[in-house]
Amino acid sequence: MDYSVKGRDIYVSEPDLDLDETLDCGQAFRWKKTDSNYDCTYEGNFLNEHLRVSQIKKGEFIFHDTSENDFISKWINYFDFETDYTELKKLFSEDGTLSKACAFAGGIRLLRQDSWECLISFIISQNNNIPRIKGIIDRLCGHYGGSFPDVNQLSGEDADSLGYLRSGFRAKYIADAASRVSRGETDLSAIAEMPIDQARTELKKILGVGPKVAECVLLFGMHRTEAFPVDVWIKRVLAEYYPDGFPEFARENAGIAQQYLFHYIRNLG
DNA sequence: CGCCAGGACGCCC
DNA sequence: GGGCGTCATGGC
Repeated sequence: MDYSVKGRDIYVSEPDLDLDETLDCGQAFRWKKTDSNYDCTYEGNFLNEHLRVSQIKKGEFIFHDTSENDFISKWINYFDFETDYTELKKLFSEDGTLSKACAFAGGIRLLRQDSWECLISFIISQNNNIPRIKGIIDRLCGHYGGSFPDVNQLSGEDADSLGYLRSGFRAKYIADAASRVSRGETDLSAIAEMPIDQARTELKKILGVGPKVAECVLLFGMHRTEAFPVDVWIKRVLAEYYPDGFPEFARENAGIAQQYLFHYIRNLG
């Protein structure tokens, strides 16, 4: 990644980033594609920080109205710019299927998201489709002036008071997660540092958090790249291409490999 | 209309 | 411990 400051904007060059592939691939639900004079433009937030970012052409971007200080302290981290995805994809290309998946959507990066937002978002995601997940999260943020509610804002809610979300049976799960985190019974920053099996066990104590959601929180919200969420799509990949198991060489970055595979299988026919 | 969705729970055996 | 019905809601 290379960048330069031009006026109020940061111009970024990064061959291993595509905004559509990264911001609209089902790892984050709050980025909105807006009208643009460029290839595409997205607006979104990380914690309380707002960003408008455009893709000028392949591998070239503008981070609008962004100070160099904010770019360094926030967005380099969020977009995982310090990780070399060219190297990762080189590693993955040992495997035929992964090689095709990386060639199909090589601009996916694993965003370093907030663990709390990920926990609630992926609780909402269960047995749900992406457009409706986005709708529920929109209503949740809309209820709090457009920003994602923090733990204290949700800790007093129950399934009834969350009815405006129209999230169905998931409302009681959201309430339980908020209650546990606010009471300190679930300590997300501690879980992020635990051995992964212990972290899984802790997350699954939350009502409505099973293997898949726990894995998503670990991968997307805690950047545990060895976490490997298995949903209906990845089940198809495993059954069709990896009947004898996922290749060992990719184990410590299995979650990133999973992102390429997820996008690949979903857009195949 | 019916099928499905980035699943988990509760109950049964 | 594995199998199966159920759970809200709405996209397609």
